[in-house]
Amino acid sequence: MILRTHYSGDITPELDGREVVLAGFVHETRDLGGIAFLVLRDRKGLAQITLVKKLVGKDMFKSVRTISRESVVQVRGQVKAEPKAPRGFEILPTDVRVLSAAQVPLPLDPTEKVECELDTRLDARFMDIRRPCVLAAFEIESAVLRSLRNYFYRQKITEVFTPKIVAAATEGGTDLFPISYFEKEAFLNQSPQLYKQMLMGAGMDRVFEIGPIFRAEEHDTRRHLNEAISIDVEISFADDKEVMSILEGAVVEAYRYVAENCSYQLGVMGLDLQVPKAPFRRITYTEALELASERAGVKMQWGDDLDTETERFLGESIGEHYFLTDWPSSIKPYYTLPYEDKPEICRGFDLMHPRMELASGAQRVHDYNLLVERIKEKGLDPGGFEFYLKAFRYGMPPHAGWGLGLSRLVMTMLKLENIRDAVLFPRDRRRLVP
RNA sequence: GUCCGGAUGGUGUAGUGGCCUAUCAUGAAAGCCUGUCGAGCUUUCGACCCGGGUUCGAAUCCCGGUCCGGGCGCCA
Repeated sequence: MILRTHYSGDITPELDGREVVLAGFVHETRDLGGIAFLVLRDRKGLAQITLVKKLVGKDMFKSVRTISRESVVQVRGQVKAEPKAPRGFEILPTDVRVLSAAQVPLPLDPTEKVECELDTRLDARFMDIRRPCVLAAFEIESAVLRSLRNYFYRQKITEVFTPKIVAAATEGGTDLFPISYFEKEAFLNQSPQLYKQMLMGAGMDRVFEIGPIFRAEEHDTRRHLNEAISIDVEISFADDKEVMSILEGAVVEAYRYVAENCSYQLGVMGLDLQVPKAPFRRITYTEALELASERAGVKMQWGDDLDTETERFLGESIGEHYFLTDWPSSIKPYYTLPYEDKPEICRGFDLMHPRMELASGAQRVHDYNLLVERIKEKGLDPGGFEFYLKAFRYGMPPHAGWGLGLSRLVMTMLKLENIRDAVLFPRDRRRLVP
């Protein structure tokens, strides 16, 4: 049984005379003496409940008018087409039931009359999400996920899950969160990278995974989190160019789907979504460096990773999504395939939004001996990768893939200032609650 | 980690040594009002992050701490 017959957004003046049951939160009440209005809010919008004292009687009038804001109510009543009411209709109630009263004062103002700081909002996130513009972002995020899954299914890519609890710091470098696993030490996985590659060795051919990744880096910016959702793809018998086109197709598809299916939410957020056009521009690392040094006088040596200033400069110059390709092998992970004729650069790429990096990927090393060599070059011990290397000794298809940050995709799509706005309950250097 | 900025009613803020019994908005409580739609009007309630110092006097200046925001760094 569902305690409502309609969402407020589903009601139109054409339903005049119909009995409906709405359920939701008390957005606000306005008492004018002989007539009072209660505005009910649910996920699809607002509905005005009109109480005429003469019609409903003194007792009901008084009890409804004193329901505290944000209380949960169920309203049974009749739809009345009414030009004076918002959206041309109102509900004349026969029964208003308080299912759960809200305490006062509220930890923040869900009607958005008063601004609220991010920290306050996150402390009372459940109430923050009641705000229509916040809810809209998460509904759009869900639409993005739906569109990406549909896109992957159409491309015959198999959805998989890989372990989030792992035995070792598999890729070296980044800091992992240690956890206790019975009598053993374990870690929260930083990336499904090694597992999705092993699935290429398993003959799964084309896989994708959407799941959490964990990084214990002490970064403190508006675009980093310690727990994030990663969208990972790995494709056998494909090269870097092929997976780049799958990646740009995925991004375009997400934008297109949201533009076509989320007009209500985009309206709530005041956004006019421009769908990017594929193919995205391709720029090599070396070209990017030249562009940056010529125009901005940035002091970067070939072989340095791009700093934030350079990244931002490139974003401003280019002004749309673009790929950075042919990176120095020295700054990409060991599993990135170097060019055969020019091993100092590799088939790694980053997908960039003008504001930040969205994804990175590569054609992978599939040759066992080269992989061992690359691991050693990075100063890592191949012994620690035996579970992974084993999959490369018995026939490993050539393969390529990428990982895309969901929150960054949503954040850039919706022009959100802070990545925390794109995560329901963000985990950062300081925040573990709620 | 580091640099810069900040912390005032539930929320968002004004206030740079005495004019602060602390401003405004929102909110809450009570009342008036039959068409509100950020309703209006009247009355009331509610705050200077913690510790130390300077001073006749500190929300305001200084020191330490805690927390928050922004930049950078870190980021397979």
